[in-house]
Amino acid sequence: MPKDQPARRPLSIRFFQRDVDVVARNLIGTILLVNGVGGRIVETESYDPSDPASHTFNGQTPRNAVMFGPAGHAYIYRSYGIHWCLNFVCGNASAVLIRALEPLDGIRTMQRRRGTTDIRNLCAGPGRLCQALGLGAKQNGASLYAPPFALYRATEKAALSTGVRIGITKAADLPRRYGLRDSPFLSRRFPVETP
DNA sequence: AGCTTGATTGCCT
DNA sequence: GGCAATCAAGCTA
Repeated sequence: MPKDQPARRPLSIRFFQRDVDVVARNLIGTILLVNGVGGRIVETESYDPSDPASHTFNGQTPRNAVMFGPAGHAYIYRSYGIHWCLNFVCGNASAVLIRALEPLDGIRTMQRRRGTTDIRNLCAGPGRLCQALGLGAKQNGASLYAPPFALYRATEKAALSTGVRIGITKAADLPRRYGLRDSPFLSRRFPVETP
């Protein structure tokens, strides 16, 4: 890490024990590393059991059991039989989907895992992000406060964009997607917001 | 046991 | 913009 970067301070142990939308917004700008590889979170989505799009909407099953567990753990599931998606559990069967990172640390490793040198495409999307960070079924249920995970506070106040979530068909109109405004590392751009 | 669907991505026209 | 890849969860029976 370059010398002129601010010191990295771990997230509070209670960071995830709040309303899931508050967590999703406050995660923007924080730094996520897995075995020292990762970067700044620039895009998230929130899900809770009152939401038809949430995995927990229809009650507990073996797949979603972690999401019913304590806050501060990783819920990782397979998507479309091919990809993995990473969520941070926030308690009460709610969780935040991590959709995109701005790559900072271990860029060579992420380029090798992804098979591309394009920095913008290393972690732009939940499936790409998991591939770049080496995440899969092994880390499902793991604590976010122990290796291989490391999470650090945002170093400055993030300017947020809000919009509808991506790739869902149920409750597709809910504005539960959050992003770092104008970041080049989003999975998709947010529509221009009219004040 | 069989059928449908999906919090995606990459390649095609 | 369209669509195939690829597979397990969850449902119906």
